[in-house]
Amino acid sequence: MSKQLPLAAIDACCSPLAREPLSAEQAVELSGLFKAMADPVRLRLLSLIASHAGGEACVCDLTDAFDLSGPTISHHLKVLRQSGLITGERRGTWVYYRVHPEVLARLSAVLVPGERNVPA
Amino acid sequence: MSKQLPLAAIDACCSPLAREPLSAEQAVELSGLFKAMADPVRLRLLSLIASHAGGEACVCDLTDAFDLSGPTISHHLKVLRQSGLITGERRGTWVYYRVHPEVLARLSAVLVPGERNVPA
DNA sequence: TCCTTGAATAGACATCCATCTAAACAGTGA
DNA sequence: TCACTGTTTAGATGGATGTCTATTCAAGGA
Repeated sequence: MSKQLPLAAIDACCSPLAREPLSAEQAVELSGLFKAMADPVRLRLLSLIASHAGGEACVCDLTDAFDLSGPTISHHLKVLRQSGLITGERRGTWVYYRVHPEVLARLSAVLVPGERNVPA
Repeated sequence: MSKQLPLAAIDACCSPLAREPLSAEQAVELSGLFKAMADPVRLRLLSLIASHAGGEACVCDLTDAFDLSGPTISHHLKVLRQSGLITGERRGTWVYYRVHPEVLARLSAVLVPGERNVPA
């Protein structure tokens, strides 16, 4: 169930938004990633994992940062996982998550305003 | 109704996601921007506007690119406008939209993977 | 003034989504 | 094997969201 789709999607994608119009397909793929980040809890989870010492964090670390039930956190982690932004690995009792920096980097590159056709 | 809230939000925001954990407030503000981009139609609109000659596009240019009703396009433009990603200006019969490159730039900067505490 | 065209608003409707509780699964240790 | 802790899955529910049609507003021309 470790789907890496988004990496492929990201590989095809994209010159910066502002360089040339996105195709419908590119837009669908990119919107999936943005959708995964379009929630405050998921953004904080992503940030907590990415900034955690060692580049990984276990679910137990994450749950304490929120006033939410365990299953809700688990749900959000699943969304992030399925979008390809993070991966999880079980080691003994605990599950550790880490981010895919390439995906963040590509996303960042897509957003860079970049040079467009400026008026003369 | 020309709300520039998100620019202020963005000003306060943020060191890269991966540098330090987002606060709850920062996460809410950022998620608002990502939510605005979490739709294929809005992403394409944004891209069409940003990449259009002169840095601006009128609604009439945009509508033709989609199999959607005018009101639906108008709705999506409103979402983008309220999020602070674009502004619209009426000139005569037509309304022209352009992006706020600063917002894109800040967003891009937030996503850059950046250096985190790497294991020794 | 009236008509036409471009664009936004209002309201309805179906779908999606964040959250919860209850239950199941995974691993550790007695 | 049993009990305990950590994590995920299943199912339900209320609220948010994308789309539409009908209507209204804005600007220009006959």
